Amino acid sequence: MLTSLAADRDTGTRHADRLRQALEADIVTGVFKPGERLDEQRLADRFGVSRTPLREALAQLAANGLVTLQPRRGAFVVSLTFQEIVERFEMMAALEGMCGALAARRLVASDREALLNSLEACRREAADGDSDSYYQANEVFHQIIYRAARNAFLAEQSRQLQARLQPYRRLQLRAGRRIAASFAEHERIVAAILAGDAEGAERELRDHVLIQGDRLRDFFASLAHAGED
Amino acid sequence: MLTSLAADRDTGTRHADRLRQALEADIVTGVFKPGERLDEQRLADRFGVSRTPLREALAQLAANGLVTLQPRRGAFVVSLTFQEIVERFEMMAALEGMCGALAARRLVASDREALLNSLEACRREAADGDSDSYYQANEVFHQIIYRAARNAFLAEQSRQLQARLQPYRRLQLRAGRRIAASFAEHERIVAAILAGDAEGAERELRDHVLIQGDRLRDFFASLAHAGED
DNA sequence: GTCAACTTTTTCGTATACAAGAAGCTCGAT
DNA sequence: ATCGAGCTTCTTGTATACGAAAAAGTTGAC
Repeated sequence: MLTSLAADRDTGTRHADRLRQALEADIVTGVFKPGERLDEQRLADRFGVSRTPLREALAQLAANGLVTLQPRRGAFVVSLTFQEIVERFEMMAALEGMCGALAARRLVASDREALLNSLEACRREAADGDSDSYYQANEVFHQIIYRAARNAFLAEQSRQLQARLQPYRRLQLRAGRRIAASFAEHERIVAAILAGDAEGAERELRDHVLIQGDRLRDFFASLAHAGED
Repeated sequence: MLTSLAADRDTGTRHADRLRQALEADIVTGVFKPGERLDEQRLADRFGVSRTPLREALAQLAANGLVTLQPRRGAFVVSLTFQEIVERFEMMAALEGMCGALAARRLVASDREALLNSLEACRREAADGDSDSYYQANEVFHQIIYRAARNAFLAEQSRQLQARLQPYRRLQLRAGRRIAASFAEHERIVAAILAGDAEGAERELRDHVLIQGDRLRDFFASLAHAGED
């Protein structure tokens, strides 16, 4: 059901595309860790294909910024510096804000309904206090906003960047306090969109994302000082 | 000098990367027209390589949205519908606006100098009235703003999208009146950035891009009605 | 002349082969 | 014991080979 929101063109009978999707999933979900080397032959064996289509899949992932290809050295899962993560959160905040502003202006009945349903799902998961299921409900909530912006390109770019930040974002929501705060922000976001308040929706969504960035900054800062005393 | 602004990591001794750059340039500059089929063997012969690295280059271009790979049919230069072009201009306007807002907040001395120099270059080319050289000066001007935002990821995304819209944008600036108007907008943009007026810079840049989108809409509308009477 | 079924040709997708560079290892010198 | 030169092994980058699907061309019926 999530994939139906994504704008991945069905690429038919090409191993390279199937491999790209599988590798992307493994990178995004953290099966392959940042910095890890991806051995072509080993992966080809694992998927039961030769190196040729696998290399094409790696080329696509490199173009998408998920892996880096070091000449004569191989493919590595991209490992972002703190600065690079901050830059991407800054971009993500702007994209989400833009989605919110457009959604507020263009909301159609079906998106309005989906948005309200998703908010209720978030409310339930937040009450349960299970961070994993809230994380999933949260993801659906944002995907609905991407779609409600009625700009397929913007939605696809947002989805891609969101996926790329997923490993880093996952570090943060664990704290129970954050879930309640996140849901309160969701409520304000929905209120602004339903009211047609484009600027309000933009601001709420931007801040909603930036707060995650700030929390990540704190997380990194605590890492940097770990073991000092 | 333009390439020094772009954040293309040096990819060393890989045919696939060289091919990707060459093909991207040919697509962006219109050597290969939208919808055109790209024959693998013919291109491989032209570049003096085999199909293997060429296919990897095509895979990268497909991941970047410059070509589409139709299974068992081949690679085609992406042909955007009017709706898709509008969506990309909408995104471009937001990205440029964001660059402007960040540049206004973060302007450093070297960027300030580059911005002023570029504005003067635009003034000269606008006075000359040569649309091609103004087009080039305009491109440099925008690249400087991307860089002044001090967010390398945002700058790279803006540069990529700008390149992708280049074939469509080129249709518009020919009209002499537009050059003068464009330069006047540049002056207001620079004034806002120098004044540290983030909201003003964002608004001016957003409108600056959206005007191009509007003009494109007019252009398409005139095409649709061509030959009616 | 048009259309459909069949044949031929072209071109894609993948596997395999091989050359060249990088990583790892042995072994001797300090 | 540590370090570096030379050798070995492994891996990448590219070319080539081949089966299969699509496109193009041909033939025949109506």
